[in-house]
Amino acid sequence: MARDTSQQQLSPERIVAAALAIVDAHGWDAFSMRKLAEELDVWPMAVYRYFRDKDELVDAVVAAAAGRVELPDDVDWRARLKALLVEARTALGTIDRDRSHRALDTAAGRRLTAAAHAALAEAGFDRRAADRAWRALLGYAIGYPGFAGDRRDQFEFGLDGLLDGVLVRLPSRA
Amino acid sequence: MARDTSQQQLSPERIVAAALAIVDAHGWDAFSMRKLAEELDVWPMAVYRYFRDKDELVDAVVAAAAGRVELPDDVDWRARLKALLVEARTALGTIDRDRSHRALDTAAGRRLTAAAHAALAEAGFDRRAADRAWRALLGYAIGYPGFAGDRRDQFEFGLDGLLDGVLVRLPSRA
DNA sequence: ACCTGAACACCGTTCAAGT
DNA sequence: ACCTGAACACCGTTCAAGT
Repeated sequence: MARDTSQQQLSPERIVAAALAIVDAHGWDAFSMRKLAEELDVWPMAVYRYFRDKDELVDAVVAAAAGRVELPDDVDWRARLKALLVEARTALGTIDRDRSHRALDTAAGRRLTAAAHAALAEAGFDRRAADRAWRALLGYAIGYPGFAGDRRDQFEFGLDGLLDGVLVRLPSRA
Repeated sequence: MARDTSQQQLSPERIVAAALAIVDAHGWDAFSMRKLAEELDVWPMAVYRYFRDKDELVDAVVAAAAGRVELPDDVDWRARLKALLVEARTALGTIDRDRSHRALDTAAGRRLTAAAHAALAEAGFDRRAADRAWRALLGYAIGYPGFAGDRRDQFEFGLDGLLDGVLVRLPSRA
């Protein structure tokens, strides 16, 4: 007789996927270790075999979310950079400040950073200059909180301004 | 016989002051209704006479924090605007996204906004243009999360860039 | 009017036990 | 090795009761 597939063994992948499903559907506020365990049809402590604590699991969930962003392929480097930032915002915009702090050091963060640095290198910026620009841009992209009464294009208005202002004041090799 | 002054009646002011003291000393993570009650030497539910729920109280605490920022008096409007943004960051930088959303509609938010609009009006921008610029600038100032490995001037590097980029692309009346 | 006290429905996490 | 189950020390908040 076949094993009940819904009762298959736990794994990091299955746990992260279930967590991501909860966050996508109901937001971070609805996410708890107990709710996650319920969704996996398992007792709360089972998850702790695979992740030391909630913090470690959330990092993995954030990394998975960041891993879903499709790297843009615009030919124009500025358009590519901007598209990357807009995607980063939708993928990472809901994570809290303490986790943003570590965002660049994850595999997913390095993937976004590499794509950004490639665009900036194409524009003629050296590594150090690109790093400064990227931090400012990503910080705005994932940090802009949104205010009551914001126009639809308010976020992009600031993003375009920051792109202009940050890129202009960098030492270019072009 | 004199009343024990430490047992004086509760009031919104006393509650908010105690809450602010906890947040200043130990951060938002350490703040809870139960911890606050303990600090006030009162039972947890006593605070609910003055604030409907934790959310309403936290709004009041944030407003009090914002109320503490001293409005800068630099003669140069750009320096005044930048100083205001740096102060706003230190005062409001730790509040979460959901509360940032409402920040502009508080008395404290309107005070900061009025000072910013005054600086921008002096620079020759009309109300609508000043509003767009201020939202972008404040959003960056309170939203920039900080990343591991940021240089000391990283935040200000982005802020200067945003000031340049946002102000340059606005329709000026000057 | 203002505060108490118990209670409810949640948390994250420990620990010892089961299989 | 992997999951259970109870337990601990927390939460925010309700409700009825005390003074």
